[in-house]
Amino acid sequence: MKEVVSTPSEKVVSRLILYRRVIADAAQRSMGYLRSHELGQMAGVSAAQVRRDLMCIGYEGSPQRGYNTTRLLDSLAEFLDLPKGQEMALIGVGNLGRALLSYFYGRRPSLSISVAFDLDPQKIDRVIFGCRCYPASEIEAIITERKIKLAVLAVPANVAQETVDILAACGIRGVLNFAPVALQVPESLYLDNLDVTLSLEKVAFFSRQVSKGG
Amino acid sequence: MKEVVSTPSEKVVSRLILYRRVIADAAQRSMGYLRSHELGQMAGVSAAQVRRDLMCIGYEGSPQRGYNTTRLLDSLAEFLDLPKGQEMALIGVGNLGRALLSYFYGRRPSLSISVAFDLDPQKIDRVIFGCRCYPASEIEAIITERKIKLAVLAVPANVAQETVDILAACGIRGVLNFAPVALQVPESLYLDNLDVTLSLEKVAFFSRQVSKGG
DNA sequence: TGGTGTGAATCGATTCACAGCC
DNA sequence: GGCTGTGAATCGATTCACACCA
Repeated sequence: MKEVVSTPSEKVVSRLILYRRVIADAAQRSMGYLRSHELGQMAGVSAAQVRRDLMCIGYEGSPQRGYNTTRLLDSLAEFLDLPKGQEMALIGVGNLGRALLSYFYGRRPSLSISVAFDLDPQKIDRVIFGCRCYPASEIEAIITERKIKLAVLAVPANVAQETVDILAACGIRGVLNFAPVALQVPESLYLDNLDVTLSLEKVAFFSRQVSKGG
Repeated sequence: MKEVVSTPSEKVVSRLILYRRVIADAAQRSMGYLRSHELGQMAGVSAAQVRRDLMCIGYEGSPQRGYNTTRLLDSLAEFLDLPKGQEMALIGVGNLGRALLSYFYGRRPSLSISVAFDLDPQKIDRVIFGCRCYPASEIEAIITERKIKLAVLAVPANVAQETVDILAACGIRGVLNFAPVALQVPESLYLDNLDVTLSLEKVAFFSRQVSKGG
């Protein structure tokens, strides 16, 4: 076991999360050990990439047998997760917001949406997929009081910037944004964008290229 | 105007799509010209990056004034879009599928979901957000007949692989996948993944790092 | 022999820096 | 002077190739 030095890149972390998933899958099918090339196959990356990535978390496999699935899962969890799990806030309970609530309802208590906010008075105080909905005016009070550090932003594009400003002001450290806009955020806030329209346009573009390339 | 040589990378295309959006925004506020550094500011990238990216589409700005917004928009559309627009199929009309339908309902006719499929008999033949829902058993017949080339995959993870196999078999060229699994697809199919859980875990991870780095 | 860990090499993406232009 | 377009340099990510181990 080596010492871990610096924070790995976003790409490495994304792949580590992916490895964890496919390893958990394999472990459930009672595969005790996995080779780098098997893991790579399942995750869609090269074997060398897998080995290089796993260096980052300081877990060493054994030559010949590969990686012990359960112990590697432990190492990944230790590296990726906070021991206690984390609460998240959902901002915007439209169609997308509801889909997200339903998606997270029940599963993965380590990362759960525990409070939602919306402007629509019809939604206030309702419990949707196990999550209570509060008025947007209480974002600051509730997030500050419950010390929530993560937020999912599912509001219309035209209010996304002002909303993320509020979130930054009340101590949110990470935001997953679904609004199709380039948000400006302070250094102290990690932002990731899931831009459905952009991805679709990208798919449309490249789907025309693959046919040419052969 | 230079000749465009080879297909740019995914990153470049993603940014071009993003530029188009912010330029369209600026054009509506009647800004006739944009400098590379203004465009970069709005899109969250460097000015050099903007200039380098725009080289790919062979549009030349004028020194001193920058880029003409309406003409640049035309060039971007010519490069990114198919002249006629493209139909898409949605596979899986659960909460997420419905959210996607509502999101695309009405807007952007150039890229529209024109047909949906689901297993649930309750949904069959209903029209949801302007889109008719057909039984999954008719995927092949309808997609082949209507010559649809793009699909959005919003089915549960455990049936995603078999579904994408069907799509590949009936001539789909591009798939946007929301299921949290690493799908295996043939070379002839361009796949992009929008993995909400993965992104959230990434945000959770890096939101803890920003605080350390300062 | 067939695996891992890893330095070195390669490949790609970004930035620098400056020529050319208005 | 301040802009664009772009070769050169830098930076980062991936792959290669091989030492080392069971």
